Amino acid sequence: MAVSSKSEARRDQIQRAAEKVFARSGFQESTISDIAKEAGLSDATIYEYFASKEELLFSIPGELTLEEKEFLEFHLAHVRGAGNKLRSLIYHYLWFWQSHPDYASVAMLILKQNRKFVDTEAYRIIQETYRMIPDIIRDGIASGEFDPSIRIGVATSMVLGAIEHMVVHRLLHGKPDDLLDYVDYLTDTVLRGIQKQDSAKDVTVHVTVNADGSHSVK
Amino acid sequence: MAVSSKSEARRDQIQRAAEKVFARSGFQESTISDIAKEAGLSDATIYEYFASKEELLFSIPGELTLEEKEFLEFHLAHVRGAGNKLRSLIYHYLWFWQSHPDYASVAMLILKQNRKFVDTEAYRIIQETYRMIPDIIRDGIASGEFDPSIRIGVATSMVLGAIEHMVVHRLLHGKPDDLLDYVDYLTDTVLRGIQKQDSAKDVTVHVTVNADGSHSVK
Amino acid sequence: MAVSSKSEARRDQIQRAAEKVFARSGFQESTISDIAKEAGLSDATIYEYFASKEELLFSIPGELTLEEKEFLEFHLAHVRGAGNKLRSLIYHYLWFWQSHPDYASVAMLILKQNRKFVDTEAYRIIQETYRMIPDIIRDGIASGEFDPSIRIGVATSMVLGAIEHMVVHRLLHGKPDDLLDYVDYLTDTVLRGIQKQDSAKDVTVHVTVNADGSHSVK
Amino acid sequence: MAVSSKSEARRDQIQRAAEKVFARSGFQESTISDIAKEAGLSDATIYEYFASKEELLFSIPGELTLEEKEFLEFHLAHVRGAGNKLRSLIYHYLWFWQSHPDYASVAMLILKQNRKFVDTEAYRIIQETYRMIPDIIRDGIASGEFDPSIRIGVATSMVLGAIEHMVVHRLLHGKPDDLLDYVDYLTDTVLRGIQKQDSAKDVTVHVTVNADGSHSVK
DNA sequence: CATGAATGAGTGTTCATTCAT
DNA sequence: TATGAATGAACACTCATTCAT
Repeated sequence: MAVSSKSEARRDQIQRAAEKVFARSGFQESTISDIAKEAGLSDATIYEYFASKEELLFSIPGELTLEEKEFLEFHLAHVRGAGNKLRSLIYHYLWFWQSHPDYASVAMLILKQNRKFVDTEAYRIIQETYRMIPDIIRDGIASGEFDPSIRIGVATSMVLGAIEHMVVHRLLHGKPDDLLDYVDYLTDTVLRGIQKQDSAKDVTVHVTVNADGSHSVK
Repeated sequence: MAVSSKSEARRDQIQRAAEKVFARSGFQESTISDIAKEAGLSDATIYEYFASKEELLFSIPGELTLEEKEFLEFHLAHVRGAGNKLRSLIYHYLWFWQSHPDYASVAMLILKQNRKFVDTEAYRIIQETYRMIPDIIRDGIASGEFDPSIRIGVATSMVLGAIEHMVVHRLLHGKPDDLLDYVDYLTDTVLRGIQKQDSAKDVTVHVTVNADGSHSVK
Repeated sequence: MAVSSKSEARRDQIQRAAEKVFARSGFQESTISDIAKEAGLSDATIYEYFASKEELLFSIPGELTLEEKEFLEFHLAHVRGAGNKLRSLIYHYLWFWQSHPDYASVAMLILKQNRKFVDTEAYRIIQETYRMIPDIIRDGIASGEFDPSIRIGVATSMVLGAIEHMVVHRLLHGKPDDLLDYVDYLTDTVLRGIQKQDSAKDVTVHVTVNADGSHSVK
Repeated sequence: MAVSSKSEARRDQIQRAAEKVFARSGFQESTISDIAKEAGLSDATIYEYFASKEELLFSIPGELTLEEKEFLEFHLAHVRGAGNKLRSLIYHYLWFWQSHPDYASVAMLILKQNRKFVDTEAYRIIQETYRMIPDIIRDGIASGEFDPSIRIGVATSMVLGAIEHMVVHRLLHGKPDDLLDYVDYLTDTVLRGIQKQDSAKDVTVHVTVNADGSHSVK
């Protein structure tokens, strides 16, 4: 995480400036000049480090993406139970996007809709990270924690969709103030939707069998 | 719904062309020239009907949005039960986006991230339409069908997020082929997450009483 | 030669302006802005007629080249004798380049050294026109007018080289004032180099006989 | 001729690299970066030895030009007869350009058309060297070897034009393979054009003057 | 002596938009 | 109503050149 060289520091400085500017104005509306000004450098210097405005945009996820993936994998490895993993994951994502709002803007509002971005290494890593969700769900089904009748893809869309929807809503409307307040509500609701019903509550049925074979239930 | 005048037909023709072109290339990458060509008109003619490229973009949702809203409201008015309303709504949205892919591209990939679009009449109508979801959920809670402990906003994000996630995924990756296959899976999972647990299901317990008075439950 | 349409006139106007500016400053040193100013148009208008600065440059020879070729072919068809044809041709080229100094600059100092220009239709036509020289020489040899021992390529280089050298010298140093003064000197010298020695000349001898019977020859 | 210092060697190394790069890509299309890479140095180092890209270009003819001049002068001093001198000179030039193709490209395709180059010391030396041609011709006329009616400038253009035309043709089209094959053909043709005709053949005219003043020629 | 790093100055090109006809 | 023609306003990108180390 420590920046190795002078040159790396410059790259990073430019990426941070670009992130800020792109988040504020969008990609097309941001100019290299804006970014250079934000970074306290000249336009030409930007091009010493990035071949084009688009390359600069695509470089922003950079190592952050990989670090995130590893951090999340490391963490979840220590959590027992699919439900708990899901809660951790939801917590982590909401926390992550909330604490990196500029990056969130770039990722959610700019990169996600860019058709060229999908050919990127960063995109691949993001997709891999997202794949943890169906993996957890699959594990939960295998362990009997989740209901086998649910569709993994649907459940994944529900989790990811809800997270992204909340993040985008906050970016665009500034509400809610703190996404983390909703981790448990979201997790609980999701879990109730996908958990095995009988694992969730004990139903005690009292059956009284009479001498004549008739019975009553209470 | 019938197009009133010659002029209205022209407007519509241009909007359809723009929808197609924007869907194919994005907003910034589409030129007025492209749209004019697609419409079989000259560039200047576009400006006889729309003041700017952006106004043209923002006009695309146009009446469709209002029609949709009314159609959906009309339909749901005849559906009994919050759960059933939700199923109808999910069905309707998935069907709608799937059958209007160009419009879906414009709405999901272009308009949704545009900060100026939020000041638009069309945006207001869309938001109003979306508000049917929390309304249904609120009604479901009031009627005892849904669990009062759930958070309406969270549940709304879940429903809307899942729908949009599935639509966008299909737009960008072409899968799944038919979103409608997933209406029931999605609805069921969502409903299980928000329904009152004990009101929700019929439990059938088969008790077999043996001759010796012992019994087994299945 | 008559300009057909409004649009053709504009193209031509731009080409004339470009010719002038390129001749004055060279290709790289000329800006589209310079050309637009010279033409009394805006920069953008240039691009309505030519896709790029380079395309504009390459378009300059345009029809002029073809007209020249046809004009020269037409003329030479009426000239009898290879030597006379060569004289006409030399006259024509010196006259042509001298009366189109801007075009001469563009052709001799810019286009001739451009490696992309050789892939051009205009280049092909120019080459074809130049091919008249070896053709005439070949004919002259066949008819017995020229010496069969000369090398056609060498003689062609001599003729063309001399013409171009004189034209370029005049362009760069402003001398001589009138290239046409040298048509006969050049032609005569060239012809003496390639004609069959004994077939070649009429000798006029002026003999003055004095009263005393003595005479002088001049 | 031996390189005096370390610094001189560096200069030379850079000039050779520049020559190569300029020959390959032309002046404007070559970058200092290209040259530095070719020389195995950094961009900045180029500027330790040359004040600007243009100065570097103009420096290329450098001593070579002077050496050539002296070499040619020394050689021709030992050749007897204007015709023989001309043959030697033609041989020398064709050989020189052919054996220095990169320099030929730079000189013929870049420097020759550069209006600033004419203010250069190197240009002066080249012109002085070229002046050997009219000098030889003048000597030939004075000695009675060449025809006094020829125009020195025209003959010079013919010689120089032919040489340069052949060299450029070879540079641009790769033909002919060996220019030296044409030394004699070119020289012979040129010489026949400028040599005294009567030195080539004697014409005897018998004029009989009659008593009445009439005459007959035989 | 060599260079990594930075930049000023410049320019070709695009395109939404206007307007006379 | 429709459009051909024109352009103002931008902007990404290049590269020769400088200078502290």
